Amino acid sequence: MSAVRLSPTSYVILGMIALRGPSTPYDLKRAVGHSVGYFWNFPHAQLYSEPDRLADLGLLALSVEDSGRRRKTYSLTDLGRAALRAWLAAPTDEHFQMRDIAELKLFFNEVGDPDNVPSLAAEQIKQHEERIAVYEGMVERFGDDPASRPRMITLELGLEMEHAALRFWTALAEGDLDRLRRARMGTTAGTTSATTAE
Amino acid sequence: MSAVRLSPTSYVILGMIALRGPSTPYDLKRAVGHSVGYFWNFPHAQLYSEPDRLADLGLLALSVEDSGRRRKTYSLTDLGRAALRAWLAAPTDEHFQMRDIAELKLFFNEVGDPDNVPSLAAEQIKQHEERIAVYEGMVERFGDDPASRPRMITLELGLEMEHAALRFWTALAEGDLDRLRRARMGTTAGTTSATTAE
DNA sequence: GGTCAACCATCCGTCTCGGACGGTACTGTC
DNA sequence: GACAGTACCGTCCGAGACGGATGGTTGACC
Repeated sequence: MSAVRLSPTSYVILGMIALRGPSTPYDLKRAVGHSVGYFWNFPHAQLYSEPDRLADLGLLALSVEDSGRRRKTYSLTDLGRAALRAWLAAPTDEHFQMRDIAELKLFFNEVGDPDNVPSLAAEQIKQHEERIAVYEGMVERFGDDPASRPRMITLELGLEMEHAALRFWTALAEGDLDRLRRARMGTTAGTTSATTAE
Repeated sequence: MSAVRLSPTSYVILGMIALRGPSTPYDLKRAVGHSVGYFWNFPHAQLYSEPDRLADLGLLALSVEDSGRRRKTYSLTDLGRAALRAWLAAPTDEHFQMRDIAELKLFFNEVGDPDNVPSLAAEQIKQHEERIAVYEGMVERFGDDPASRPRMITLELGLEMEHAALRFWTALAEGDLDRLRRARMGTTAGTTSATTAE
């Protein structure tokens, strides 16, 4: 039974149920939407099929409502919790994956009109500012709540990434990419070289 | 025929052929591997099927070798170039997508052993340092070549992102996440608040 | 001319994707 | 308490992505 390979999406489901307690697919959908969905997106349809698979594997327990809508509620079994904890403890030698259409367009724009770049940059600046506002909003609303404190940590990573992207597109729009490079030298030189030197 | 929706992967192929000239799937595979593959990954098998589809649409022209291996070489048609340029000029309101297993594990580690975090951080620091080295290597080798200069621009975005992630995981390992926040205030405060204020 | 490693191409079963569609419950109106 | 309207919720499905396994081709070296 543990020979079955679970996908990251499986663990998102296990993890979400572990954090929230027993949940319906729709509960998960909403919870994912404003948390983990920001760094692991997947179609909501999977939240309706995947839990059944996990239930078949004994990682989740299923209870169905008697009433009309016959909602399915899934809860974590001991086996499920163990599987989740094993995954959390396992090494992760993977680098994150990016899928960035804007970057793609920038890369290929040699072939296109140079005028495309400023508008591309403007759009991206807007995107990243909006996202930063969303993240900052979360920090403001939940930052003080001790219960959700641990979940705020990944927000910091998100914010770092957003600011990095924002800096890039802003510098590009202002035609001053060299500034970026100089700034990086100043900021992380110590950290990087110290650890790289090993 | 232009009613057909092309995927980003289709445009990667069109774009690569536009930059390199006529190419075989294997050419593309290698070219993608050390460039665009870093921010748009996809299985190599698609480089053998997708060009045929694009050829059917009239966006690529196909010529087959007579010799034994019967290599297929694809080149861009006028229609293909027009499609590519149209895509490059079209607005992009999309935000990049991330898929970060490490971040996932960090998010759910409330459920796991706190000891997982330091090793997770150590692994990620290694990943990002390696990737930075790869990128810096590219800059050193091709940075001076005027022909590849335009393609170096996206490297700067990659480096910004890598350093952002590296800063985060380093701060996490050192238990000093607050430093990040303070540093962000100092660096981008002007840019962000000015534009967010609207 | 034989062997080997590197190079190159294809196939295929499984899973993902995301959008369209359709059913269910609640709310307000008369 | 019938009805319409509006969220809320779940499922389906075709197209495409995925990635690993497999097998053929080529040139180099013995």
